[in-house]
Amino acid sequence: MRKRKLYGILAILLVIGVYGYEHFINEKDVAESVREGASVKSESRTFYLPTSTTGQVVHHNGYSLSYSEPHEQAEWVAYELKKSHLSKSNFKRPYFEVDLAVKTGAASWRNYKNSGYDRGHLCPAGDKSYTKEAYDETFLTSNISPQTHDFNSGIWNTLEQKVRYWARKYDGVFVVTGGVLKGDLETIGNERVAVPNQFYKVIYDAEHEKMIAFLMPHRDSEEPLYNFVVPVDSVEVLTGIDFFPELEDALEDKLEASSSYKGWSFN
DNA sequence: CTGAGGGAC
DNA sequence: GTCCCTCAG
Repeated sequence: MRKRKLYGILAILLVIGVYGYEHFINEKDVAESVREGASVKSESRTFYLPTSTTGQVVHHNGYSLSYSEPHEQAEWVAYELKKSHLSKSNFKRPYFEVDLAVKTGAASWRNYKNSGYDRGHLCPAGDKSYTKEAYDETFLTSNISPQTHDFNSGIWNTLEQKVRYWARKYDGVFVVTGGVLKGDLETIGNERVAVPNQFYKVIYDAEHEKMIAFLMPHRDSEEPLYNFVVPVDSVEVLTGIDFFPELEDALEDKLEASSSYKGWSFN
């Protein structure tokens, strides 16, 4: 094991320890965060949804998604990550369930069993730990994509943690994420769930009017995260999705053309 | 944190 | 299928 990797894991364990301690001393605050979580539901599913290339948009309490039936997974999952969603409990992981809200029939979790691929969350469970209900809702088969364990637990996990860091630092961000569902893709299971060759994430900080996008090959990397920053436009060309179409056009054009990560702290 | 799998019931 | 346990990056 490389030293850098070892330090990363130790840092993660430290973070978990701190959260556990905060939870221990702040138990009386949990009820308040539950109410706060409940109050953002309608807001989070009406703001800043991308366009759908498949015509099947599904809204859950904590996130929305656009399902691609041919690929048996979402082309995007979108949600607001508020500062108040962060910290707090680590719940017991439930079993994945087929998302009955997907009219064409979401994939079964059995496709992933012994496939060699993780059931990789698109909206991470770690972003929805403010209530058990919100947490469990991320364990729907419409919210997962086949990912290698090295990638999922490696640089993708690092990016997800960075997004939580930004949500805390910038008082909330909007997140859109998914695999790139183009070309001939490997499939797993009887339902032929496609294995993306690339995954993307688009982050919008509304308060400070800045946007950043990441495009990553489906493999782990030791490179720094900022090496994977791309203009939002390039992800739109690749996927056919229009991100944040509700923004005023001039602002949208300006933000989406940039591949600069000025204003985004990578510390 | 991100996940997997085995075995008893 | 559910629950409990061990394990890895």
